[in-house]
Parts: sequence; C-alpha cells; structure tokens
Amino acid sequence: MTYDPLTSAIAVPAFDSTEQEVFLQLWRTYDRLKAIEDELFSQFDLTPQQYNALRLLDAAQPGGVQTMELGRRLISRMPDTTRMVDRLEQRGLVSRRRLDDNRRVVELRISPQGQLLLKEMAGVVIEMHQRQLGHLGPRQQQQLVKLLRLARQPHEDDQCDWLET
Amino acid sequence: MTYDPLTSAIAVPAFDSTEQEVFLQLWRTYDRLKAIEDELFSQFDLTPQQYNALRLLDAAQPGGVQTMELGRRLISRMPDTTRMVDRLEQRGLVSRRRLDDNRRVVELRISPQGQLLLKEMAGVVIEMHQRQLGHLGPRQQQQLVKLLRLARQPHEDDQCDWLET
DNA sequence: TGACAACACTTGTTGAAACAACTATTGTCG
DNA sequence: CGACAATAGTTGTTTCAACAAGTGTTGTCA
Repeated sequence: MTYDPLTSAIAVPAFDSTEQEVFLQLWRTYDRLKAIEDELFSQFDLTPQQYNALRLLDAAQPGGVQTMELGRRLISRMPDTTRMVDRLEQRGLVSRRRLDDNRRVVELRISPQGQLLLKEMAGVVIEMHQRQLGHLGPRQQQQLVKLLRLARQPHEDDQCDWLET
Repeated sequence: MTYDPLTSAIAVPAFDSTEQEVFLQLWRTYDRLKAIEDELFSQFDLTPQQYNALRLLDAAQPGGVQTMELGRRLISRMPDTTRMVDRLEQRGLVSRRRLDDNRRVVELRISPQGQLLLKEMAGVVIEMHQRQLGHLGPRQQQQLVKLLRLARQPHEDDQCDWLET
C-alpha cells in the first residue's frame, strides 16, 4: 500500500492502548538514539555494551570486578559475559586473573591500553551525547529521567544496582 | 569488587553528563520492558518485531504492503526485511505476491492464519502492556510520550511515518 | 532504441546473541 | 569425611542480525 494522504490515518500504526503507545514510543526513541551511539562506537570497533563494560571497569579502579558482577551491572542483561570479555581481552583492553582465595572467580581489570582508549574517546562521546539529547532543556531531561525510572521501577530485581539510580 | 555500602557511590555508574544519564536510563528502561515483551511473544514463537510486522499488515487490510515500505514502517529499522518475511511466510502467517504492473515489488498480506493468531494473542498482549506500564497514571503516560517524541524528533528521517505520531 | 543508472528485493557470508550443557571449585549437612 | 548441591565460568550449537554483493526490472536520456 502506497502512502496516501487521504488514508494517512491508517498509514501510521494505531495503538491498542496508551500503555502500548508508551512502549512503542520508548522503543522507537531508543532505536533512533542507539543508531547514533552505534555509529560512533563502531569507529572504535566497540559496541555500546563493550564501552559500558570498559567504563564500569574503569570506575572500579584500582580494584577489579568479578565476571558475574560485571554482567549484573551492565545496562542490558547479557547471558554471555564471558565471550564479550574474551573479545576485550584479545584486544588487550582488559585483563583476567583467577583469584587465589576462591579459584572459581575471575577478576577483571581494565588495562592501561583500555584506559588510554577511554581517554581518547572521552571528547567525542560527550559530543555525541550532546547531539543526541542536547536539544532538551535541563528540566525536560530531569523529567524524562524521573518518568523512565518510574516506568521500570516495578521491573527491577531487588539486589540490583539500578534500583537506586 | 564486591558491593560495599561504604563505597556504593562508585558501585553504580557515575554519569559524565546529564545527556548520558538520560540515554542510559532510556536504554535500561527499554531493556527491562523489552524482557517482558520477549517472554510473552516467545510463547507464540514470535519476536516483538515480527508481531509488529503482523500488526502493520493487519492494519493495512484489505490492502497489502510492499516489502520495503514494511521495513520503513517497523519500529526499529531492519536491514533485512526479506528474511523476516521469509520466516513469517514459512509459517503461513503472511503471503507474498509479485505485482504485475511493476514486477520489482512484492506485496505482502497477512493471511487468515495470521489474523487468527493476532486475535488469539490480543487479550494477553493487552494484559502484558498493563503489567508493563499500567502503574503509570494517564498524565504520566502522556508526559512520557511527549518527552520521548521530543527527544527523537531531530533524529527522525523526513518522509518517515513516525514524524507525526 | 540502447546504454546506464536507479529501484526492489534476494542471497551469501561473517560476527554476535540465546539457550543449554559442561567443568572446576567451594559450601553444607548427615 | 563424603555425598550432593550450589557457585562461577566456559564451551557448543543453533539462530539471528549486519554488511555487502548479486539479480531482475524499470526509468531516463542521449
């Protein structure tokens, strides 16, 4: 069906409920903003998720983070933290060390190269966020954050670092 | 690094800018709500994206939709509408027909089985959306939709059906 | 009209995600 | 102590998404 102004009412999706509309708007907005992230991070051969992992490891400095805990702290859940860390380790961005007092756990640390990469990226990352959402005023941004928190609050696990943010 | 109340300030990610915080909150919220969708749709062996495609084709009834236009109308962009339609066609949920007056385009239609499936799902889908976001009041939902639209407005293509929603 | 670009898909290939099954180590309880 | 469950990670397999290249059809312009 071609786009016809006369029938444009059915050219855009009609929503079955306002809840559905909220979710679809959320999805669409995420998708558009994510495209901007993807484009920037791909220039450094990173996924947004990998960048986020590096940021978490960097924030934990000078300590390390256990593999499973990294998985729990990532923004979107990953059933497969191991292989993401594999890729980062192969590129020398993080290092693994099996702990002596509990040989089950592996402690992750960001490497000097990883820290250097984050430093190199810092400027353009901030620039990109500005392009993404800089057109919203501070009040609007606060309001949006508030509503997003409210929206997902019932769906956060307990014992999750995201509950209090 | 284990979770320590004394150092909880660095246990949760610190944000480099409010714009970054907005995006991370958006991502996180999308991820949590998406998990709910995935769980429901997987019971019907569908992805949310496939369900969305069915809904679009259903709304176009009794007309059809061209493959490329379906791709443009989907909520999140897909570089590969063909193979998604392949899967739906194999299950008999949609039908393809090459047009006679322009043999390049393929017109898609939802099949009776597809319509039946949507009908069967209608109840539980509404229920799920209720669980997802029913805890927000109408005013909050409207406000959230407004801010989300505002957030992505500069990043929508022209000639995109989502501009006016 | 005939070469060539544009269009609307389709197919091939590579890399990553999902889910489950597996290994090694440690806690626990009779 | 010893069996058994729980924990922390790893590996295997199948499926899906992304990017690029290919096919058939139509518009266009010298």
